[in-house]
Amino acid sequence: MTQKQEQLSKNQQIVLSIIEKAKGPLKAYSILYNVQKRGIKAPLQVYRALEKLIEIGKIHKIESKNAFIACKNSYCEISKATAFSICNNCEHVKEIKNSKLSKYLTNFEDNSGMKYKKYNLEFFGLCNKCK
Amino acid sequence: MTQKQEQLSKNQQIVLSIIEKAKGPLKAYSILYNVQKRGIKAPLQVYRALEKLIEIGKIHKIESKNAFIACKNSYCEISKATAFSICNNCEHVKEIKNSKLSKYLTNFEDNSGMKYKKYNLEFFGLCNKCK
DNA sequence: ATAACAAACGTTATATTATAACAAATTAAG
DNA sequence: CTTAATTTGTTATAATATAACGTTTGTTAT
Repeated sequence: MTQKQEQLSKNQQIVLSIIEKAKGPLKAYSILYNVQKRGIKAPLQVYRALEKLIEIGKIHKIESKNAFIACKNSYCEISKATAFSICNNCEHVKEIKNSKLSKYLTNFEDNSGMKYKKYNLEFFGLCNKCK
Repeated sequence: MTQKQEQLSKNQQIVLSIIEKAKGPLKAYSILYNVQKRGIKAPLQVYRALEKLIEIGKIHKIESKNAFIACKNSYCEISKATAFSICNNCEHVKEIKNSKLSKYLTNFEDNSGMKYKKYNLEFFGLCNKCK
């Protein structure tokens, strides 16, 4: 049994490297423009790579911005518990790592006693620079 | 001084009534098709009404679905603290009202001591029917 | 009542984000 | 090797959202 090491394909590597280098979240078409010199020509090639990278937890989608950011948690293999802080002024986005918060939300039960497999939380405010 | 009662404009009323009647979140263009008989012809008319309705807290946007849902909290005038449960199977969406949760998140401070003015939380799982 | 201002409207065009469909190439596993 | 699964490349198009413009309506202060 060969170990299932997550080998990324060529396009997946290209897209991931762009996202990892970026200072903030990137939009799909901005990624596309950045990788055209490396042979990726069509939106779909980017979106397919993004889909896979999300699936394996290498990146997250910031839903309120339709943008994609690298996951810095090396241990975060599957992104089922995500929290971000977003600055309303400069648009800076940071992933929040707070074990109390993630425990609280992972264990959260709603009024009907239901628990959830996955959540995404986006906080908005002014970052330290902007306030 | 006349009291500032939130008077909705015609288009805002039309759009809101469609969203309130719906069983689940509606997409902008689905709203558009639904209101064309009432004289709204262009996407922008819908989007402008949506923007205003969100601003005054009558509806919320489900970011992961690009869809809009009425706020059932009659007291919820400004939507700065929202939480939803979303079924991965039937796509049923419900707003979560849980005062402990909202207190916890409203008062949440990140590792740098920063607090936030607004948040949006989306939980995913299987609803009672689907599991 | 009316001037001044703000908000909402209508319209056309266009920008942005994302997926469908299909065939070829590559990779992984038995 | 060969079969299955994944990834790729490509064209076209669907779905979501905003820009820009001028007009109309509603509100507030005189």
